[in-house]
Amino acid sequence: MSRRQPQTDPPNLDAPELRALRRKLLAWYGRNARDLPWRKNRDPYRVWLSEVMLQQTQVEAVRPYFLRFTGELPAVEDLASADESRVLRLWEGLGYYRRARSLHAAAKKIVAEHDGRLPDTLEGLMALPGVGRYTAGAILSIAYDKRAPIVEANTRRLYARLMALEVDPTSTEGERRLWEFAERLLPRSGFSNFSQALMELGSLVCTPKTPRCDACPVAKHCRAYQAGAIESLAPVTRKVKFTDLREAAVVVRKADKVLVRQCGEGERWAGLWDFPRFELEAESPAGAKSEITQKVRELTGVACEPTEKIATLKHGVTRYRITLECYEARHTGGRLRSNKDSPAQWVAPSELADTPLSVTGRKLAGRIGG
DNA sequence: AACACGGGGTT
DNA sequence: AACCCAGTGTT
Repeated sequence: MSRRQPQTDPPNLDAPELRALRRKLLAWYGRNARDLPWRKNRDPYRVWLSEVMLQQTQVEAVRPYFLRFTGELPAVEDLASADESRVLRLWEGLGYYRRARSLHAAAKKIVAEHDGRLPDTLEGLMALPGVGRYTAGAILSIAYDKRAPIVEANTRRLYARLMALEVDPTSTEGERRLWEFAERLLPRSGFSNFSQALMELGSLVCTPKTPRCDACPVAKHCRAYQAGAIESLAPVTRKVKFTDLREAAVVVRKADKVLVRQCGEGERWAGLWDFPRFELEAESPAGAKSEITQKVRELTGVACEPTEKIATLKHGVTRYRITLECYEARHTGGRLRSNKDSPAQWVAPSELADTPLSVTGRKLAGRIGG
């Protein structure tokens, strides 16, 4: 036995209390389950897709994307045989684009190695790119109705309160305790509804701020509520410190075409296309212009002369708050450098309709007569 | 254990 | 303006 921190939490819920909790939770879910598109059936492909879309993304943001995606690519074979640009275009605006590329790669693997059937084991699922412990557990329970615990944002908060978890839930120790609790909480059957009920309660009742404990079906079994300690528990998310960044995006025009490049593997928006874009260091307008000429040349080989600033967009990317200065420029020479590592091309603005762009890229495209 | 990765909704 | 979101993968 390894050394363990002294147990500071209240005693664990005992077996009879866990049974009562499960029963009340399921009864509550029966009355309060939302009508969500991925609950129409338990098709593993749809459950998988919904879980990946829902990673770090709220239900209401996912809903329209899920409907459009399943409308166009209704089965894993459709996804596997689709072009990556089409998959990314369907994902455009949802963020965390690696999810879409991993999903696409996993679909190819499922077709090639699993005869088009999603694996139904923890190991098989976690071997797929983009599927970690949570998503594997969610698919096993929700789609296959198998016994599998889950811990994600809703359940992390719910469990932490039910247990009155004193340690930092984001620490390794906190995480271990949460998974342990999730395991003990599992019923004997009905895993599909159970997983969804847990998340639904966390989402609708056991909310981050001012949870609706008066409406909670399991408040009687909640250690934090019983101790009046809901407000004093450690937060379940980490604070992020923002860094301001100033960048430039350049619409280089050559006759009726504009210059775009595909973001590389190591950079943000990998796989998506964008206008040449880089950090801007110069403060003065004149300095900015010469810097733009230089950076566009470094990035694409193209020589250009900035003409005017056409917009300033503010947006956030993970821990950065970015002020994006958008310029127009005219092509003055140079040879376009495009290769496998860094594809670039001249396109008519109308072609951008089928090209996956970042949100800022899309906004800019909308301003140049695309 | 910390960080990168998007974008939008809520408080 | 903070805070938050049905996390995963890399370093």
